[in-house]
Amino acid sequence: MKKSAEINTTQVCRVRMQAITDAMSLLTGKWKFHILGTLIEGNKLGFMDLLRELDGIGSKMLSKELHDLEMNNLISKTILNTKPITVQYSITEYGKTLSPLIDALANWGINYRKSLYEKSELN
Amino acid sequence: MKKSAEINTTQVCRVRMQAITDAMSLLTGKWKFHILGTLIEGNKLGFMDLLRELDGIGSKMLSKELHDLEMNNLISKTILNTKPITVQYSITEYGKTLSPLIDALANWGINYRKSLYEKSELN
DNA sequence: GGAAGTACTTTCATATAGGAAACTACCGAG
DNA sequence: CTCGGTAGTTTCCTATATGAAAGTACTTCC
Repeated sequence: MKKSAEINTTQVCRVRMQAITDAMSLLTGKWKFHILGTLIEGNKLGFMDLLRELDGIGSKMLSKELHDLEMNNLISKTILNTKPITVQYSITEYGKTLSPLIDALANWGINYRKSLYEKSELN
Repeated sequence: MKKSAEINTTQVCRVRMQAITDAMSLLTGKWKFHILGTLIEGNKLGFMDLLRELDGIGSKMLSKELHDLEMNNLISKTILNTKPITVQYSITEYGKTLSPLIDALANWGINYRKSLYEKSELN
């Protein structure tokens, strides 16, 4: 006789759903995790560094994603008045709180690929 | 003098990058985490149940996403020959391995919202 | 036999994401 | 004064994602 939602109407679940939506709104797109991961590994990188590290990204995408991440306080940008002006992007303390999540995602992906490989070995 | 990538050329980083790409290819979209999360909470749900639980989703999207998730062995579908034919979707054992990731995402989202709230309280 | 329920699919339309290529602007080396 | 490097922006285009609404097919309840 259930004609309406039963599970996700509990307060706990609604909060969780909202939280997932929130988190995803900051992290969607093809490149955000890659950018964050790269900045966690290599502290302080310039625009051109990132362009080289992130295989396949274009300058427009990179520029846009860096803005988004900066707006959300996940990365920070420092402009240095060096001879040819340079810029340093780095992860913020708050951005570092994503480390476990990125690790979890990467590890899951590694195991996923492993499981596909094992499946194909059965032939 | 670095004119080429330095960080992501290490084997470890390339594997990580690939892993993130792999994982995301299965999990992108507005609804996949919500569907998986709902199926983890409420074991065995019908199509209409999910349509009610997932506030805002349309039947086309739900149908497509369920197919995708089933193709990737993250959920399973059982057709019951009940009076009006019913269907049961449930999470697979493999799908359950995403639980920690979904929890991490949800918890990060909860803290994110909390941090926004704290910021706005400073006014 | 009409309403309502299960489980989708189809059609049409729009929004957003993503990419290639060219362009700007500034600087130093040779 | 041209080449190459830094750090982007702009334009144009295509692909994918998402959504609303209606349709299909089958069944049971009243």
